[in-house]
Amino acid sequence: MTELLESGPARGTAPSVRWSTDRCTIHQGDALAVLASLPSDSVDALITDPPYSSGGMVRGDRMGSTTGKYVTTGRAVADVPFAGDTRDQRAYGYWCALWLSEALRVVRPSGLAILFTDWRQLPTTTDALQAGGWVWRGIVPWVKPAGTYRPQAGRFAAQCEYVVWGSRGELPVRMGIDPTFSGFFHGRTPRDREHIAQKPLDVMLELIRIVPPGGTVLDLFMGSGTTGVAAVAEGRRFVGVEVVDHYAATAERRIRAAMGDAVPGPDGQTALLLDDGDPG
Amino acid sequence: MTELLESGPARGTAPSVRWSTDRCTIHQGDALAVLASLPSDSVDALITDPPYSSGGMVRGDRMGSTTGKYVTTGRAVADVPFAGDTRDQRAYGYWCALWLSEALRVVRPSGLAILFTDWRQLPTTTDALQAGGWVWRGIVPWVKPAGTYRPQAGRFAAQCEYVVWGSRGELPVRMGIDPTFSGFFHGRTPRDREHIAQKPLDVMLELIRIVPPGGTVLDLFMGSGTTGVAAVAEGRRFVGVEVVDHYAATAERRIRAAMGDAVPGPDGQTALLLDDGDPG
DNA sequence: CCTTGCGATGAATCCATAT
DNA sequence: GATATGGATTCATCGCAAG
Repeated sequence: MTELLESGPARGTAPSVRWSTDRCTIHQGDALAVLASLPSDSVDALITDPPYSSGGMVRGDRMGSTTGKYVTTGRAVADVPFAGDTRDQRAYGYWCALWLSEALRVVRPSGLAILFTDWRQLPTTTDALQAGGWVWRGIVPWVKPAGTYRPQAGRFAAQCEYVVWGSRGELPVRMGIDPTFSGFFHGRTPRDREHIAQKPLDVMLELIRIVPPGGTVLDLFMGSGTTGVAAVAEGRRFVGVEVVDHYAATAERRIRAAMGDAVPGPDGQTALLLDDGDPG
Repeated sequence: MTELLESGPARGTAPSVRWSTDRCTIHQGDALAVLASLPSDSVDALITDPPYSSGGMVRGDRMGSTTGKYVTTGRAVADVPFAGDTRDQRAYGYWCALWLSEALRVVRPSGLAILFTDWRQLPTTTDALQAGGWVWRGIVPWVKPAGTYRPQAGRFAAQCEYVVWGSRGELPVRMGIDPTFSGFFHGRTPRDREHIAQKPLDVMLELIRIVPPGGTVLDLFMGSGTTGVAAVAEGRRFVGVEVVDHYAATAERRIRAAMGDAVPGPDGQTALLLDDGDPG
């Protein structure tokens, strides 16, 4: 499992490492491949927002562009009858179970898995979590304010997304949950977002505080890197994975900025700084 | 399917009918048996709160009377246990699919199914809904105020229950949802409740308004009958089913009161009025 | 009438012990 | 060792009594 670590570049760095400091490591690559290179019991919590549909509910959707695919997800998914999408739903669940199973090894005993999902994928996500060996412990809704979701006339709007959480085995210790936690998350989807699924920083900050200070957070699907921004802002270590070069660069820039060592100036200058990792 | 109707008492009443007016019919009996006696396409929406069969990781935790299972402190909320709460997860899903499948026939095309569930049974409920032939269309959380659930130190509390909804086939028409609907329900569990799972009237009223005025609502697990109270209060017709005699009587009394024809006086007098139905 | 204090409550969950 | 059982635990809030 740790073979890649030993065969990597100098300093024991896996070949997927794009940027690394003592507080933050960013990998660019496939989640499953990078997971295989991570040592066991090295992380306190997996906090991640996997692609909800992993490419749409039907084969045709998967062939479209990413932009179009996700922009239309809300309505398109809701109109697909169950019978027709069984195969793809099963494939999504299988894929989730794969990386969840491997993440179970990387997270320490009693560590946490915290996953974002939408209503349509919620049952598949809880199944996959348990198939991956985790103990499913609950659901926390995330309520989006009006204007940040697509209302449907005369229907219940899909105004909520959901946080599914579980633990690696028993959970004898207290998590760092604020006693005044309201029971569900409120957060406005960022207006100037750099990723279609970018999460509100407020919500991520609340989640990050569950991990003990100085602990390590893993995000397998960074996107624009909000999880990492919240982690370093709250004094937690962060390990992030992103397969798309553009988003890996975006996440690195935003996390560097959060750590206070971003290079001021236009994007071009910042980009230079980002090129110390191998996108392969 | 409609054999029972024809073989019943005079006026074409099924033998399970306990009380009937033009606005409300209450059946006492098993949900599946009563469903078989109901005509096809006769109802606009199934709105019901089935026994959750939750409350334990192992099978034994679910067995035994519901009185002991759910009431662990102080006086019992209700000394009468309710039925159907002792299934393991597979059996629960199978059983739900059975009555959901039969209810699909009774509800008219484009009619709705609206089901309460808790976090643990949510995935099983959405599976059963679809297995029963319904198109699953969404989840609406019901957020309970602090003090009405059991918090756990340092953890996310199970502060929400969930409403799962779907339709019989396509849903071309608008449902009667208030455009200002907030996307999730807020409601305090009643303090002086007559059933351990009694729902807030406010929440039921919001749900009932989805059905067109004058339409018919079906509840297969009435309990204390809040669904019926809300239905008649909002000018909808109601068909209710409850297997436990005590709760059937409670529901009838509360719905009669909501219809404004309750007999004033002590419980003994009211009870006399209720005996015009055959508990068998 | 307002404040303080005390006891009761919750569709529960955990863990040590027994089988 | 796995499963079943029983008792302890959880805390913000509410109702009600007392001050």
